[in-house]
Amino acid sequence: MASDHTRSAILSAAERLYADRGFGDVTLRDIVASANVNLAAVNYHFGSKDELIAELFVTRSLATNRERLNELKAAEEAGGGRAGIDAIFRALVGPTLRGCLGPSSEGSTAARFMIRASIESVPPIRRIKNREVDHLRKFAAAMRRSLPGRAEADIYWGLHFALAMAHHTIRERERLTKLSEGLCDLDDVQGIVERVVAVSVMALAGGETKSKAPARLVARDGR
Amino acid sequence: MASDHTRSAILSAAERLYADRGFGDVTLRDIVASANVNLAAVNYHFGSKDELIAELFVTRSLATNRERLNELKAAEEAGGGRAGIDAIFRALVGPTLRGCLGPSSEGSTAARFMIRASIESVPPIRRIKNREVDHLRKFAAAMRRSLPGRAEADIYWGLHFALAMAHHTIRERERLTKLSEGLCDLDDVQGIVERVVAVSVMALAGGETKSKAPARLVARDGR
DNA sequence: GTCTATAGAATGATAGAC
DNA sequence: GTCTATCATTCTATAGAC
Repeated sequence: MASDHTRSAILSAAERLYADRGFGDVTLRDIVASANVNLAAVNYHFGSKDELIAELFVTRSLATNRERLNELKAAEEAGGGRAGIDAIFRALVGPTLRGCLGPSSEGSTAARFMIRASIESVPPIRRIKNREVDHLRKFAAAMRRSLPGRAEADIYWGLHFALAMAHHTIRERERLTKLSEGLCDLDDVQGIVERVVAVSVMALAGGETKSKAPARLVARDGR
Repeated sequence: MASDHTRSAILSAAERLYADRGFGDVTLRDIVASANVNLAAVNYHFGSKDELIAELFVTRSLATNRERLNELKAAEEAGGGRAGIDAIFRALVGPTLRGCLGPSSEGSTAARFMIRASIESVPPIRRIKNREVDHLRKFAAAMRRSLPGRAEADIYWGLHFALAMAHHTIRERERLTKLSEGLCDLDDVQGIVERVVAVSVMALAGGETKSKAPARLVARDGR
């Protein structure tokens, strides 16, 4: 049907334009011109500009979440139902980091679109992210199985900090490169994944008494 | 002077409206109506909507940066020119976290404005944040003085991860509360500061070689 | 210098013909 | 399903009053 063609032409033109120029600089008129369709077609097929953006983001987001859960499932099966905490963190941050920092990040519009979504965070995307809690709960459950002794709150803080490092690295990639004058290699994706995983594991496995008031840690050397 | 009155009326109305309803939902017309001034006064005093937002953000941002540097300076003087790495991280993330998560975060419009700025990240604010590198360099320098043996890149990654945890906690406060069903106490600001500092210190102390036994660290509770 | 009134350009959305 | 024409709203710019 011609409708499907128009619909997907809009989607692919929009994703490419948003990836190239960001959400703020692309109008519906830019998109329909690039897709060679009529202006009103956007509202006919998607209802509004925001719903078009939402559909783009949901599509890519579901793919990442699927990849995460596949890795998690594989890790749990390899460990007989209980994955190592490092493997859980790797399944959590690996797909996102590889998708947004990998060599594909220059070539694939999908990857560049997700980077934009991470950096600019427009309202329709924020709304979707807020409904992502159910997905994260599956990782919290796996973490509890992996570390049965850990306080519940520590599990959530560990999950939260792991996501913090991954997303902040994507968001502030440019700034970190500039700040470190190239010393931090943002192209070494595997190295970054392992760095984030290592810190996440240490954060969770390192401190014993963090469930109530976290211990105050002091470096013994260098004072 | 009447000019100062108009100017500051715009500033304070804008900050309050942005804090309450976010950047996306507030128009210049909302602002001038609330400030009881003419629409053109905004462009006369600030040049554009974006420059108004930028001025609001710069004002609050400078205050936080001053506080950070004061704490850093105090810590370095207390240590005879070389601050403990924990004190450096505390000076880095403490002011921001206290400002955005503290009890003032409900009452102070300034705090709620900064939370919005953290979450929504509109173009004028992104531009300013990208020029924040010089400020961060001072912390990187203090970290080098504190840990002279550390590899340069590890210093920057440690700085980066500390900011990641602090900012992500502010950005995703609501989601973490929902995810943990209240188990993570986002009102315990001091506890959060110490948690972020503890993880940051561990990340830097053990992050260089992931397999090596980490932590030449000792827990010391109480203050 | 300071501010007001008003016009201009661009955008997202929609009604109705085909 | 598609398209033309049009609307309401938004930010911006400027001429001129005080």
